[in-house]
Amino acid sequence: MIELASADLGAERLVGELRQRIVNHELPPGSRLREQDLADEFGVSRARIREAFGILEERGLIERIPNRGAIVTRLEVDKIKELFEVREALEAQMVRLAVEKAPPETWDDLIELFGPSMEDTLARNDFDAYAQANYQFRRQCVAAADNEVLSNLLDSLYDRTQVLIRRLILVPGRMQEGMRQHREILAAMRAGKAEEAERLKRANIRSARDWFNDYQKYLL
Amino acid sequence: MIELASADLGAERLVGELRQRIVNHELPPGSRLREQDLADEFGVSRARIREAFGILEERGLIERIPNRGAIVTRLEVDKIKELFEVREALEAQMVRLAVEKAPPETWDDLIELFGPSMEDTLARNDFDAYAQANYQFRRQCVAAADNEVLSNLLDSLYDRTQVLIRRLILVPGRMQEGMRQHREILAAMRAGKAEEAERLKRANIRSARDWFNDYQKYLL
DNA sequence: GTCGTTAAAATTGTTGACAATATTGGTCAC
DNA sequence: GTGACCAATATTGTCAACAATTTTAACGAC
Repeated sequence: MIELASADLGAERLVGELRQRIVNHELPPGSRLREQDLADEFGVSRARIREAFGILEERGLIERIPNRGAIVTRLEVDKIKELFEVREALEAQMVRLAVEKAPPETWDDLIELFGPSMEDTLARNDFDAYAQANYQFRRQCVAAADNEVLSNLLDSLYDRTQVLIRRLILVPGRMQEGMRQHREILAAMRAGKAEEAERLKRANIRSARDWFNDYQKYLL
Repeated sequence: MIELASADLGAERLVGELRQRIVNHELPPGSRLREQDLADEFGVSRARIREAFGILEERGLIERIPNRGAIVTRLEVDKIKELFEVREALEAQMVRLAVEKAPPETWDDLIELFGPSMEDTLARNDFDAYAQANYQFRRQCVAAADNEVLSNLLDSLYDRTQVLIRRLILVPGRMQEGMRQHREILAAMRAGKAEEAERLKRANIRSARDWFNDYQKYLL
């Protein structure tokens, strides 16, 4: 087994590393996770792997069957639908709180980011730049919403759908629509219209869900 | 140390038992949790207690400081505010989905439960019966919403605020207002008005938050 | 008495070994 | 060949012992 170069893997770092591998599909859904293998690789005992498993299961990233081990959670279509329904509520609330709690000028740099210069990005099919902009939007909203509980829940949801969202960007036209929607949301946010921004964000997630439904067979 | 009578405490059962004690304030916030004590009491090894701790921490019920042990999470006012903000979004979504997914007659028995007969309950200050009705409302909505992810998140939030909600019922007038609000919500639900029901549920949680703010010093 | 120092005790962190269970592979009857 | 049975192997479940760290207690200087 290969030992990791990184020095001290604290208990938390261990969960983080496994989380990242699962989220990136470096460990694809359905992968079997053997305790001893991971223990050897990370140079720790199985007990610590076990504790990490408990946390990962609680987050919904893996599933454990007694006496049969742990596997990376398989995303069923029904579960994805559920995740979208919850995201819809939480991201909308995130936007609402962000508008209510932060001054209007907070959003100027995001408006710039999603402004005319973004057209080039889209024309070049620069998925990375667009994903980055989306991430920036999210990050700034969460910060403004100033709610740790909400932030943690969103992170957890994001972990479980990140790969899907990334693939969804590939669908022709999705990126353009997403950008339009974010421009509208940001305009409402800049104007201090919390309710409208919330409604638009909700519509944005629903739209993503609909696109996912339409292109389901290509995305899973 | 007293050994528990209950026979086989599976790994999951262990988390459940600790969860219940924390939620009921049998283990009040700030309580120190010693691994060996719990291991002795439950008749298991510390390793299993440790794994349970990992899960409980992930749920936000306890906090662990490296080399210093675990304590039951103290609810700060700020954190309570955050929990209300998230509950607002999730319970509203719960109601919306419930209305969208279940037929209108689903709510008839709840309407009966919150109907005229409830007046006696209130007059008698029968907190237990009212809390039970609230629980029933929640349970039926979650079932109708048919979303496991949402259900789990709500359970988690509920665990962290259950004691506060129970105390809030004690505040004179709160029970009456809560009942009125639930009647309105149920009327909207029966009429299939998902959006209105969602809005009313949101107002209901906000109202609870406001009452909490007003009577904060008596409730904490 | 108070503060700082130091040793003892208590508590958490980590590990390797053993037990229980499930999986794998082979053998045999048909 | 196919299926049932059984041993061998691999994997998870559990534990008790040891190491590291923190807390407690005792002691002495001022």
